[in-house]
Amino acid sequence: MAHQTVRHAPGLPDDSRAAVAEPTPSCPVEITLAALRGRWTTLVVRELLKGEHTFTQLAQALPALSDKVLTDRLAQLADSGVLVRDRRPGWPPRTSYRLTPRGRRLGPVLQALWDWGAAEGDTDWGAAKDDSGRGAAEGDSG
Amino acid sequence: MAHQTVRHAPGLPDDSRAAVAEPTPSCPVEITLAALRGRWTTLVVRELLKGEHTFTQLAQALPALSDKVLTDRLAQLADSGVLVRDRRPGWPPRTSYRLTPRGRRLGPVLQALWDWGAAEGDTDWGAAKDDSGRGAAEGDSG
DNA sequence: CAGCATCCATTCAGATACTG
DNA sequence: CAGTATCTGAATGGATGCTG
Repeated sequence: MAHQTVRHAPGLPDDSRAAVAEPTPSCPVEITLAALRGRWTTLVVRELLKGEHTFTQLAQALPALSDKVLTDRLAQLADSGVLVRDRRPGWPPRTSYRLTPRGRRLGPVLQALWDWGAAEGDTDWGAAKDDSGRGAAEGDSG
Repeated sequence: MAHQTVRHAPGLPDDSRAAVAEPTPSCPVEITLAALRGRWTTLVVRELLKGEHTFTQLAQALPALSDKVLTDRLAQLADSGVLVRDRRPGWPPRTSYRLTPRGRRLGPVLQALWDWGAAEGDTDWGAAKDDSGRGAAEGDSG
């Protein structure tokens, strides 16, 4: 009864959630993509990575972002545990938003996204039908 | 201070594209998110990280994925330089899909997404604040 | 100031039918 | 087998107006 580890490709997690046959909210990748989903979301996170912001400060940093969508994004990010609202009593109302520890850990995630998108040595794919001479599944250290 | 660089938060890239005020396709983060956008996309990439697949093999690995959406995703990923089609002459037609080197580099990106979504020590946000009411469990909605 | 409610245009996913 | 074409419903983004 060798409950031997399932053989999986290098770089793929050895976790049952890595074997899902359809998109499911419990998959960690889906969780992260759900947190970052939608237009403007990463830009809002970027602003908050710089520090605490009020609603108005965010709106000013992203002038083309409508109130409604900003509200949506802040609610979504709060639900995802990325940021917390800090509402102050008095008038005029002031609400500050800042990242949670979990939210700050999006830094490396955004960095990974940035790095892949910024890799230009890769953009030869249009002419690079040949460069993939080796199989995709080979013991290639990716 | 002759040519002081713009002050930016730690972990934020020192690149003009990091300062965009609205979502733009030239932003590296947007490029990556565009490649991964849409339902099923990451699962298709995951399958291909295991090795070359035909259209049918992909369809079998992801039974709930319709032909049309699979076609869409494959075209999208090909446009993004993530995979290449290898069409063989003869009958019946056989088309293989495999990742490009660029596509294989999505491995670390997916890993970063996985890691963030899988981090459970982070779930202190529910108790972090008088956040009132919303004790969002991980990814139950979405 | 910081939002919520409502409406509308666009995009997207999925189903179905057809083709080289 | 491996797609393409077309259609519908759902989700999304954005504009506008109102409120505590």
